[in-house]
Amino acid sequence: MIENGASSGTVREAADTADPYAAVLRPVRSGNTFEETVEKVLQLIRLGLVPVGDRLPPERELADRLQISRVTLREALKVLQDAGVLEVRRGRYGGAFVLAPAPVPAAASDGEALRRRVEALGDRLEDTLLFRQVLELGAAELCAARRPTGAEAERLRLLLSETGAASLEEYRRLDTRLHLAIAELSGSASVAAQYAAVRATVNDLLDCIPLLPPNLQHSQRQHEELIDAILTGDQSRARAAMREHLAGTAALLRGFLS
Amino acid sequence: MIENGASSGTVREAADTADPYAAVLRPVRSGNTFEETVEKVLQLIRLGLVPVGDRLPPERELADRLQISRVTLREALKVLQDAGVLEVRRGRYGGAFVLAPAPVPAAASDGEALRRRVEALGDRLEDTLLFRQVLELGAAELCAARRPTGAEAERLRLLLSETGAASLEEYRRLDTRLHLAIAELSGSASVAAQYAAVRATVNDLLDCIPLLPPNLQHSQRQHEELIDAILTGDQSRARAAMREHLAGTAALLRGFLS
DNA sequence: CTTTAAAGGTATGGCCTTGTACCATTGGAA
DNA sequence: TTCCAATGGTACAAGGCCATACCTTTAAAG
Repeated sequence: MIENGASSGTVREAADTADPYAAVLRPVRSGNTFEETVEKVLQLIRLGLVPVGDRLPPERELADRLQISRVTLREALKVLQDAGVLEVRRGRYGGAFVLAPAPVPAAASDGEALRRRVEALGDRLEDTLLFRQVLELGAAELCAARRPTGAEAERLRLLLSETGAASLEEYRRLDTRLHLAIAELSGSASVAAQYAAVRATVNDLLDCIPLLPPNLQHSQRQHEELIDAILTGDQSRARAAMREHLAGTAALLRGFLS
Repeated sequence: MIENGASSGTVREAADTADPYAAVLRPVRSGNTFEETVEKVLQLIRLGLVPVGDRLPPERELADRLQISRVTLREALKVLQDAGVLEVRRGRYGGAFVLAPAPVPAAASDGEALRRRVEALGDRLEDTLLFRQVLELGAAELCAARRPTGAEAERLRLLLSETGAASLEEYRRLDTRLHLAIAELSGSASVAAQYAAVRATVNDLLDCIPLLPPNLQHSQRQHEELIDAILTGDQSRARAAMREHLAGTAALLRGFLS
């Protein structure tokens, strides 16, 4: 008689306590194509890749890059339009323009909105923060290992100075860009893609809490240390700087949750 | 006039050299549901979660956990059956039994099969290895930070001793289980899931090269160091041990590619 | 003022995927 | 021997998603 979890082979199986298939047997797709597409477009906005007032790439290009039909993409855009996130204009030089930075602006900066979003995340809050940490620390180290030079180094320096000169409103967006650039310069597209996804979630949480000038200055000093470590190829220092930087964010979030 | 990449805001945009949307605008789904399902089932097999001779979970359970219809799941199983990977038996205590360890057994252990698979991976080889490194180093560190005790520690010890006692044929499968357990004990389901996916790809490559007893012994000593570091809660030692362990694998692969 | 290119808007037919219900087979249990 | 429950096998209708082709609108260019 053969049963799942009990091998017919020569070795007694360990780890029967935990579900042995848990890491593989997860939903093949999270919702239908339409829902996933909405998420992707929201990611572009939440990451600040398309600033408020700018427009998304044309429908045909978006559909092509997301590998979906234009029909499905348009359904997703329609929802975002109805939600007041996008304004769609026809004709040449038309397109889908970003109106609101987030579907729920969360006017009041009390912990209420944050708590609601954390509840929506459920058990995935811890997962999100840990996964983010793994990706950011790894990206910082890989990036330092590659020791960017020339145009790549220049790009990092420029992003750093732009972030440093940013206003409170722009800071989150430019901070995201800087971190995403580091993830891209890690040399692994998977690291960059996963980071983009998890950071969109994190931004959604961070948008619920106020950003104070002291936090901003402190954060920027850490950015400078981080970029310096990366450009000098100091992997462990890059990792340490990133770790400290992340600790600040995590502390901020926990503070507003208690 | 408004253009993509040139902000209408107050800040000049950096990083226009690289595609700014690259990390987000990737295919929403990699192929149709059916193809992705085939991949998932192959993952179960390639990771050794379902050993040769054992059977997969019942169709209804698989379909339920993968969140797909039984019809689609059956199409995937049909393909694997025709490919000789599965043998499906009807009736009570029937099911889909694993026949071959991989779709292409790659009888000869020369570098030919490896080179073919690397070509199939294309540009994604470097991405795969880097992503794996980020996940494994992060998982080892997080796992050590949690400092598993009780049943969790016992599970790690058991997997370690089983891996140490494994024959050449079983080694890869048990090694995979040990690493996957560490990823699960990181506390992040995302880390575990992503690791499972990337490790299935890596196993596909490793199955092309011969495993020699010296490699095995060396690997096992590193496992012992790694588990010891984790159980004593020494994060940096766990990370260092994992790094050394991975370097061995990477060197092995590169050796066979040159 | 006319033209034109780039963008969004619409329609159709076909394949993929699903949910549901029911049938067929098998080996152990009573 | 009979029964039964677990498992794979089949059928059908509804909805989702897609490729393709074509229409409409708009503002810059000429």
